[in-house]
Amino acid sequence: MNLAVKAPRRQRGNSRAAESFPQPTARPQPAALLAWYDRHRRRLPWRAAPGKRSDPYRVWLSEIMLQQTTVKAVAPYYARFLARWPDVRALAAAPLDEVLKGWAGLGYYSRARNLHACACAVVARHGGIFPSDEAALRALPGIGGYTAAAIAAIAYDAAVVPVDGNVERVIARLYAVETPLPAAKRDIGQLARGFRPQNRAGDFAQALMDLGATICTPKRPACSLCPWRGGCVAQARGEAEAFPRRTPKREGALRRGAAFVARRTDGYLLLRTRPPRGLLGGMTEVPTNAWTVDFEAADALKDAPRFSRNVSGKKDIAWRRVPGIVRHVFTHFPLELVVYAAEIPTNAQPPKGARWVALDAIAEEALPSLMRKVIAHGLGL
DNA sequence: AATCCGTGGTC
DNA sequence: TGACCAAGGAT
Repeated sequence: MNLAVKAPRRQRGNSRAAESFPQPTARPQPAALLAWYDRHRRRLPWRAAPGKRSDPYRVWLSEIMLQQTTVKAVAPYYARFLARWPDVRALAAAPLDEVLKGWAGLGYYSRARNLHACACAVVARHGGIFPSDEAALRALPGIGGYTAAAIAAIAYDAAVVPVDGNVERVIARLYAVETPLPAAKRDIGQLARGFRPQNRAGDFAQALMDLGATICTPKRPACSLCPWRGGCVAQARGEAEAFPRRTPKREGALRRGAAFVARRTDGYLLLRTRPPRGLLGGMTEVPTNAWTVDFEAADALKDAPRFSRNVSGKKDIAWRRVPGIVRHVFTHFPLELVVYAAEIPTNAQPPKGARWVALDAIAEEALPSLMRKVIAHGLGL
């Protein structure tokens, strides 16, 4: 192997990282955290009983659901998924649409698409067994650096430290890291690696995350209860809450648009499926126009769905503007939709790409929360 | 590197 | 009420 042509190693090793940050007076000990964890570990649906081995499928499923999502929001979804698809082969065998329906309301729908793709890949590439090493996990759809480390540590007890938002906060406070996130991710990851445990790696990983979730919280951290209190620079300064620093993210411009709630007189609703990628990709929606910054309400009806005119004479559909506005906030822009509603004759054929769905059945559709709000508004619920 | 990608809870 | 942000990943 020709080492000479390799690029020089980036100078961000332990030594430099250690010199760059204020050192805690007493270095936090993994044993102290594990002892705290043994007393205060949270009982979570996906967490194995103490001393029991975790099922990699359950660890993976929970970790994907928990990405940018709270424990409380995930719990019912996790229970439903596990009951319906108890192992990776069952999930791989499910139609993607069923997975999207099950995911509806959880958000970040690319996670659901990747979840299904990952299940298929585990079956195809790994014989239905999740790999145990980070690199192989990292190569699977929807599994990034954090999730690969989390699965390796929690399911296989690999000596790695997954760094999620909780761990970033804990580390940033321990060392009073001045670099704001997300630029500080590399440095924080390096510092976290310094805590790589000799044993009980899975417990240590979960302990670190529990610490961030219950003690080292974003607001009003309970420092007096922290097992690592003595080793925390930010707490020693009385500034724990000021970390981690963050660069403010600039907000997206308000977009507006119109949505059309077409109700057939015999109790059907006009729905369609969004394109497979992008915003709300693959999910169900009522017909809408394009959501734009310069939306003109006066032009909204130009984009209303059109029905074949050989039904019910040539009379135009009587769209009525439903009073009020549906507001919704996406990660990168706020949205305001005006809603139009109409009663459509029973024999009207749906426009191309759309379909009639019984009102009784819309609860099982892959409807994102925004569309549930729109439908409720348009139906006067 | 910067953007895109949901939703609901909290204070 | 509105800003913050949660067990991030893909491009």
